[in-house]
Amino acid sequence: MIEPLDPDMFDPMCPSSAIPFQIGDKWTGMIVRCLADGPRRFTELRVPLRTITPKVLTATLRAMQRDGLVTRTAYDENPPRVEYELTELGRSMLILIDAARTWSEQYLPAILAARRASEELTTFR
Amino acid sequence: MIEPLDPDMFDPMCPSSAIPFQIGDKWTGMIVRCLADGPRRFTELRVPLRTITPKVLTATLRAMQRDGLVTRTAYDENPPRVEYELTELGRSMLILIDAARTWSEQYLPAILAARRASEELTTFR
DNA sequence: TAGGCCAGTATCGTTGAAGTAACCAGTATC
DNA sequence: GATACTGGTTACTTCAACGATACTGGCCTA
Repeated sequence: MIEPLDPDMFDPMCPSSAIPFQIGDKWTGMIVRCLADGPRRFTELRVPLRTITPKVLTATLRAMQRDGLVTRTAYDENPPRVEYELTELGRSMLILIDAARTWSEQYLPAILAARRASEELTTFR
Repeated sequence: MIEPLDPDMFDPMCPSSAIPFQIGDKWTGMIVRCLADGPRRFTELRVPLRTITPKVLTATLRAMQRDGLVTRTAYDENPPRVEYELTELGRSMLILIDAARTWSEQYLPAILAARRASEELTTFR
């Protein structure tokens, strides 16, 4: 069974939101991570992504579908059910995303320290 | 001795310009790669980056400097000479950039094929 | 004295991605 | 009859990044 997604998965207060890596557009990387453990529904994705609007989520998912990263399966039920799932191609991105996360864990403190240091220089000018 | 940069280093016609990975803003990743083999001067960077305007190059380099990715060394000569060089932090990004390049080489054809396939669907609708 | 080299600034214009807010159809439940 | 749920759509607006173009200052060379 697939566990529900942690709503704090992408806490905007988390310092790693300053990471200099981006997969595709703003949301693609996060969506790939959300789908890592199995298929998810539209509204299920909205929870951890928090501030994403349905318009942008739709557009991003359509682009990912076009590029062969996810599949979209609509079930003829009521209320409607649509599931998004990673393809093998989409799944191959996880390695890179994890590499970027590891890099961030390791070096983000250094970036933030450098940023603070240069702020101080400008503050006391 | 450091070899001069290949002006075709970032050919905009190269299909890998469609890669879904981005380091920092639009130019940061390319600049890191340009500096991989040693320090470079401002105008030296402009050549392979082709379409970058001096304004944007300056802004990007300043941001990279602030984040501790590059150092800027100005020599009191004439004509003026300024050299940009990767820090250890900036250098640590090369691993990730290479991983992204490898991924692209491997999977970009699949993305482009998926894109073409979905184009056909919409064309004949 | 005219122009070139280098490392940028200054000013203005463009554009596209993202956000805001409202709305929709069909069913089910209260 | 009113409301809620799901998976979106539509129209309008905003904003930051990016780009185009021109210009600067000090020195050197022709």
